[in-house]
Amino acid sequence: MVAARAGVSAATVSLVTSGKTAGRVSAGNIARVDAAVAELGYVVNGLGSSLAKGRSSIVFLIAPDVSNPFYAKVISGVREALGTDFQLLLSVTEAGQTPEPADVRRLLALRPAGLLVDAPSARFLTELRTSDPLVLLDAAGIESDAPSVNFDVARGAKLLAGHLAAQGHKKVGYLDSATGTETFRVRRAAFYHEADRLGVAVVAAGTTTVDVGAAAFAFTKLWPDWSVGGVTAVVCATDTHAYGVLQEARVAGVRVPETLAVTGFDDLPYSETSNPGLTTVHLPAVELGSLAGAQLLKLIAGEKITELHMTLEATLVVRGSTVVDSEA
Amino acid sequence: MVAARAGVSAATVSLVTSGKTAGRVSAGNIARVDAAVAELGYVVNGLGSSLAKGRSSIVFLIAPDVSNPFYAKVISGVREALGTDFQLLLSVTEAGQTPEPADVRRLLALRPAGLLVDAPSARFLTELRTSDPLVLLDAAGIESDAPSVNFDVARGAKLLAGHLAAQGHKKVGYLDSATGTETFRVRRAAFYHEADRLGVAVVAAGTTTVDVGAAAFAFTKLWPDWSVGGVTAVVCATDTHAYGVLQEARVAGVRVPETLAVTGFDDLPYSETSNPGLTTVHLPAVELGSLAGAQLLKLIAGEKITELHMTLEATLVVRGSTVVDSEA
DNA sequence: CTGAAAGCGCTTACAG
DNA sequence: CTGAAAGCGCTTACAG
Repeated sequence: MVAARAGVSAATVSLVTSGKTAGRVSAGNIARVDAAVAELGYVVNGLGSSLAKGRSSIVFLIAPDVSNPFYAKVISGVREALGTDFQLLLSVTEAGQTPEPADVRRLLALRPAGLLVDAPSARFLTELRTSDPLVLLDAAGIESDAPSVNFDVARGAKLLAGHLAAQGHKKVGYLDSATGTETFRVRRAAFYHEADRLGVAVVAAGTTTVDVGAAAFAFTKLWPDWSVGGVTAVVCATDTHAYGVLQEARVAGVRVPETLAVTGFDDLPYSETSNPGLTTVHLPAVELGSLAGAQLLKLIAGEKITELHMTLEATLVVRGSTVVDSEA
Repeated sequence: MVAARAGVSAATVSLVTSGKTAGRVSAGNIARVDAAVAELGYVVNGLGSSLAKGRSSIVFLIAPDVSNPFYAKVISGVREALGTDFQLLLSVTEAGQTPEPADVRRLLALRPAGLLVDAPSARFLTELRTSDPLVLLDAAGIESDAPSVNFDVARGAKLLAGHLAAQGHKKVGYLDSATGTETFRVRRAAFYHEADRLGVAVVAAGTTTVDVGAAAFAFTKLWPDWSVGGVTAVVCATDTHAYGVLQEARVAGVRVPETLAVTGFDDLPYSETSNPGLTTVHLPAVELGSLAGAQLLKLIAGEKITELHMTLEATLVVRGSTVVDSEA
């Protein structure tokens, strides 16, 4: 240890750099070490440090699709919760793909302090089997004894159905997501159930990937039938799908919301500025991230997790895509 | 080392697990070790390994805005080039922000095998000062002796100007990006220069962040003046800006491309499926990633870099937003 | 309060 | 071909 030379001794430096000086190092030595560190531009080697402690300070966030703006929010929540003692690093995979077990194994070899897994599939979790601290996010419908933080998407879907029914819609189309994530199954089931209860007929519009273009294309195919069949609203599994629908509705000269109401799910930033604004279910992404981060911190510290599965409220945001003259 | 017990000895295991058996380990021992590894589910501890070697196998990709779909492509290129010997990890920061030096310092403590920095600012690079293997991506206009892989955005802007001039436009608006990245300065300068040469007048439309909503709003403000002032095309610094313009043009009933031509820059996936498709400058993102990855590999291996600064061709993709009846 | 010592899990020359 | 040994840079009980 280089810094050792520039003052007194070896172990003391470690105490100082790791901030464990409480009644174990004299003020004089602390100052001396600090000075030496500054002079030499010394930075603790994380490798040695981690090896000695048995754990690195890395927290991996494993998410299927980083380019979804939704994650930017989740990430900022996680960072906020984690603070500076841990490094949040994103494991990246091909667009939209859950990482391969082999990829994850290589990451595990780095002995991370903890793992955050977003929108996991059941298969992925069984293959993962790690004893590392692990918290699941947005894992509605997944069976696991790992702590999780979820959105109450069922409630959101229910609110959506209620809103459309209140607007007088009798027949609506449902455009689903083609990714097999559990959350979409839950959204759909809850919507269908509530719509049925309220006497609103639902027509399945098939599924597309979470992609504006794919959704736009699907809508183009569907609309001719729908317009004669009395469909007056289309419910989309994600905001991204809804953008595609909005686009083609404009191109086709379909008036939104007068002729066709459109709704999304997620409340991405753009949903506020689209024209018309998109009525959608708001999912508190920042909060998801910060709660998950806090849970992970507890796990790492060996504290008991009192609330194993947390659920965040989903709320309905009404905008111009379903209501004329909305000021939202 | 646990695996040592299940066969012969210690160092041999290391040789086997790291694949350095070439004429140094007998076939029998290799088999024995492999069996033991399989039985015990042994995974090399990356921490110990890295410490002994003095370097980890981590490659950091530092990028300002992961939620841009452009990065998904860059990332897949990098992964392809890097192979499985290195772990590509994304350093994440608040949306659109270049990471703070303090963040990067913590990452450097992990002793990464190398660093990939995308769209850096000059300030960031001077603060970074690391001796780690480093390759810059999309750093047009940045002075640095680190190897870099860039796009020929100037050429792209020139092609754009030529295309619009050929379509008969005499007066065009230029909507710039508010981020201070060099690449935007280069795009703008090249476009203005070529437009001037071709006798096309350019009106500055100000700048907005890379955000559909912000661009849409800017267009709303601008259009009344432009429509009476004879502006027949708007050139956007990124595709994202162009999406905002397309949206509001539709809302305002402005016909694209008949009344107003719109162009972007980047060729994001959505530009192909938007309606109309967006005429834009295609930037080969996957190739950017794979070339940068390959350069970094050389650097890590201590090989000489023959071509310090590489430039990838930018091409013009003409679609319906500038040309009626385009089949593209 | 402080230093010497052992150990974290691996890798790499170095003798055999 | 193979094992004993030293060392990577830190941290953490443990004597003093």
